[in-house]
Amino acid sequence: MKKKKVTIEMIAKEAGVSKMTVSRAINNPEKLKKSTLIKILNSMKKYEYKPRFVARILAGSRSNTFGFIVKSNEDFIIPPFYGECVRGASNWFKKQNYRSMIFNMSDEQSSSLFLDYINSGLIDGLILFEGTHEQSLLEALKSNNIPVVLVGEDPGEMYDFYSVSSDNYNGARTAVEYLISKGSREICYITGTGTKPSVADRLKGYTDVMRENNLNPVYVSTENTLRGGMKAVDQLIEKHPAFDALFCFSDLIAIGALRGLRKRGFDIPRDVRVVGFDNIHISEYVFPSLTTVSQDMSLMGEIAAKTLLQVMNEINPNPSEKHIKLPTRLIVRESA
Amino acid sequence: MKKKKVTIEMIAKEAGVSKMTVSRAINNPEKLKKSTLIKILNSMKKYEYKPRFVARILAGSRSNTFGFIVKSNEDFIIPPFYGECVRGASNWFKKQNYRSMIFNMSDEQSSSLFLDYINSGLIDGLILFEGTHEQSLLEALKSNNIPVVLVGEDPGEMYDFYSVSSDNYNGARTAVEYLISKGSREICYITGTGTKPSVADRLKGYTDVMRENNLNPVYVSTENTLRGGMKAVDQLIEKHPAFDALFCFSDLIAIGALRGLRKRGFDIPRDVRVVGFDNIHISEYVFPSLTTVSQDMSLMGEIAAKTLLQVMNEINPNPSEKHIKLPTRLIVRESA
DNA sequence: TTGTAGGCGTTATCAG
DNA sequence: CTGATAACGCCTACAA
Repeated sequence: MKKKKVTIEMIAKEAGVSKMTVSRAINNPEKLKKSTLIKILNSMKKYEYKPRFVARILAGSRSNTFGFIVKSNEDFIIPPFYGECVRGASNWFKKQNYRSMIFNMSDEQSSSLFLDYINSGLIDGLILFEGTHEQSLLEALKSNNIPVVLVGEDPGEMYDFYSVSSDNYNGARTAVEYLISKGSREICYITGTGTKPSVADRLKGYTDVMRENNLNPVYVSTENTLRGGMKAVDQLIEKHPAFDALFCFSDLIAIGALRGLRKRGFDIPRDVRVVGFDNIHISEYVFPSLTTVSQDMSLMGEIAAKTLLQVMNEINPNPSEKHIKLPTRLIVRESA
Repeated sequence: MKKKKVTIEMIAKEAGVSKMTVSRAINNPEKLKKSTLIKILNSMKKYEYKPRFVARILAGSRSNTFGFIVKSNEDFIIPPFYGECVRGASNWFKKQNYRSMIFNMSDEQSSSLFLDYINSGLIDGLILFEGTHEQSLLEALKSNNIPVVLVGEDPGEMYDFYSVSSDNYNGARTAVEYLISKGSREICYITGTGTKPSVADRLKGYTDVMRENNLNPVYVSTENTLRGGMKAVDQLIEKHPAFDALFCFSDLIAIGALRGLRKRGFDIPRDVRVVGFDNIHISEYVFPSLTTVSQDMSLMGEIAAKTLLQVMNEINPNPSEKHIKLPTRLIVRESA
């Protein structure tokens, strides 16, 4: 019952040529006489021939496929921040006729999958998003000579990889300065977890501005999820109940915080102003719509994609562009 | 500079055995003498040997990998509805030591990728989510004998595939009945687009209940996105400005509608009650939090995964279970 | 312009 | 319990 797989050999026979000629018809059609090409094309159509991807890869072809490595959280399989980067990058890849796919490395199984893929040549290069820059992984990739570009974190001199990220320090400064300009004084910060540069930079932006204005920085840290934001409000109320503004490490946290504040009867922005970070798509739809520091995630993705192609082709651009930093922009909406 | 790839042959040589024996050490270790096994394991470790996935596949092994086919929308690469199904399914797969990956079929390139993968044996079976059940795809899969399970839509007798979906008709009924019980009379419906059973069923649930209560059904249709919901409110205000409640095809639409209503100064639920469908994670966090018809997406995913394994192993369960329908549950929150 | 031989890295089959 | 040989389906290199 099962249709037997059509192979290049069958096409060759049917068209009265050798396998090699069929292979050429696929990969270098311009090298064939028109008449032979047409014959072959016809048999291919007739038998609905599809080359087997794995065979080509095993024989040494490039896959022309790139991978995005992301990490799920409890809210989303692909958190919106990643999603918008992925969109930017994959649009660019599409234009160049490359394909791309998303790998999740939240657990063992998924990681083993993409390691297998890389090891097999199924993937030509990787874009690693913020949160997936684990040392062991980076080293493995480096030692296997896999082209990689990092997005969302600037690893500085720590690792020898190209990166694209936002100016987290100044982004945070802008947010806090804005809050101060609106009259807030008791501005607390909900920071993220871990030791990533983005976390450190935004925190520093916040504390610097506070100190420069003789204000007392107060912050709590929480995981980067809706629930994290909600819980952080509880912590904050223990720690410093008098706050009149909240700056949050991410929009996800900010949206969670909105909910936490609402539960306790705060009116936003009247009682508490709230500012997020990222400008994910849904932030425009929540109520009150979120004032936030916008990262141009789509552009980050696109630049990452371009850079990855360069790395792959060993066109290493000048080292000053090794760590690209994009400016951020404050988007003022209803929440502050 | 580049490390040469370690192959099974090198391990064989190093351990003083044949390739076949090494292969056995990987796939059927119990068939080897302990001492040989240990020797082999040691060389594998020493050289950090990783079998090449593509070679195994080409030689005829199963990939033990399943694919999820989803469709992005403008808000999310993987809309929350899918995400929660994927989570349920992949958790189940993990437990059985299968791996899984997500394919996006929003465009040509991405589709070509997963077709290549299937064609090559890189993927053993597929879970197709609502929105990806295109006739041409389904036929291609059927004729290539790929194990498939459909999620989110019940294709009935139209296609010979197993499916798992929710009881959309009764879900919609529950929502509308609830609104009526709360005193709403001018209940409008924002439906989805296309001719999918889920769209038809929910619409029928709505109109049936309205008619049974001598109420006049009024609806507009829109795409399943935040913006879609927002725009639908505009349409509705043209068409039937007197509404006092809104039932929405999805939570995404409902969240968009909340924003649209807010813009025009409606207070929810005082002026307009709003009910969504799906119970995606974020619905609990928006304001007002969304009253919604919950689909157990995680369970749908899990059942789909189990079913897929059965289909693959040709344990076709009794035909009465060919189209599983899960009950829905009304979750009452602030918006209605 | 086209064909031949050989290899990519693994597993199946059948001996031993 | 282990090994030799032949696939798997395509591509590279070299010939013709």
